[in-house]
Amino acid sequence: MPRRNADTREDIRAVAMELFAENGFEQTSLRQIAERLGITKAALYYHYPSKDELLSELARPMVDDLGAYVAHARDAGPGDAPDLLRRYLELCHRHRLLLQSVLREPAVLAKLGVLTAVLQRRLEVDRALVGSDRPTDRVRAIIAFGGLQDCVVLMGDERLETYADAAVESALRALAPPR
Amino acid sequence: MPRRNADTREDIRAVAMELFAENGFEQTSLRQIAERLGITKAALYYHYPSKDELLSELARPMVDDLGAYVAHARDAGPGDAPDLLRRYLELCHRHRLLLQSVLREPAVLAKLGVLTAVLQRRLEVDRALVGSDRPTDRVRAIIAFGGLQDCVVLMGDERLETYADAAVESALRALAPPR
DNA sequence: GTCTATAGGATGATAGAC
DNA sequence: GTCTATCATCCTATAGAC
Repeated sequence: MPRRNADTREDIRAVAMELFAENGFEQTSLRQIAERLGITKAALYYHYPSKDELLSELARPMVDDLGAYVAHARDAGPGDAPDLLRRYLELCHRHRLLLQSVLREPAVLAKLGVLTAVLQRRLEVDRALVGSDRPTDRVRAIIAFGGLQDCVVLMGDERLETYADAAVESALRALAPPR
Repeated sequence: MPRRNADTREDIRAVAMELFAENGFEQTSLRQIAERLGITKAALYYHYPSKDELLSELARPMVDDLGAYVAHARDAGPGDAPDLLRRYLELCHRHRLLLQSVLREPAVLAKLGVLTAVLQRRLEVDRALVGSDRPTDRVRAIIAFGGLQDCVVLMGDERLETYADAAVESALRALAPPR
């Protein structure tokens, strides 16, 4: 298998992401990554000091993006719900490859040390949007945000524009308190 | 760690489920299961011929339950949406331990050979409820069903009755076509 | 930067005694 | 039904030559 371009580190990230998406993180060995790249495991270790470090580098863009989103959402408040939902959908879509693969494995989340942090932030956003953390309020936020995330995962390679409006509107109805 | 009761096969399933929920399937070794049970790996193999077979046995109740649900949903149709959503929530809650752990790992779904089958059935149910598989229609079904599933996973050990009504109502609003 | 070679350990699974 | 002992295989990671 020929190399893709001159930047080996970038090639490694691309191939690793492919394989993680196909087989999951734990199920993918450095041997597989090296083979698909046409180099050896030892060469991988020249570029990345460990498998975990490679994982962190792959996940960092999404983690950072999510951090910025939460900061924004905290300030925005419930009035901006339509905008916040759309931004969340777009964020998920930007990072859909990661979302479809690695970020579903609990072991991976624990390894990244982001599990509790992410859940905590998610709860903050939920509370900001529905105004309380009583179970009957929380579920509305869970269905709205979780549902949008599920859309991205299940719609696969469908272009975002074909479903974005419908998804945001549906999530918005889910979020609204019962009359 | 002392044995729980006289039925070793049942003990094995219980402990395996615990550990899979804590660490994921691939990340849990037979050595860990045996240790927590207070027996050896070899004893495990007396009761289960392989790790995969153990997994299948753990997952079968949910797979069967889901099969029955889909058969029912196919006959019911869109008019029964509130009932179908509630049944789905209850189904997810019955199998929440499985849902929180094993069934999120793509490698596991592939191993069970249920990945395509489940997605296929899910699509059937979606179509039955929203009447088409156009992206703008599908997302409504995804948010409703996916959202309910997310509720069960994220609400953890919260009692179902505390949030079931609110969740079903929210999902129902998400499912409704935009006016 | 990439290689060969290998250390050191865990894993799933099996053989055979009791 | 459970044990000890072991196999073959795979893994992450490192050492050192080129």
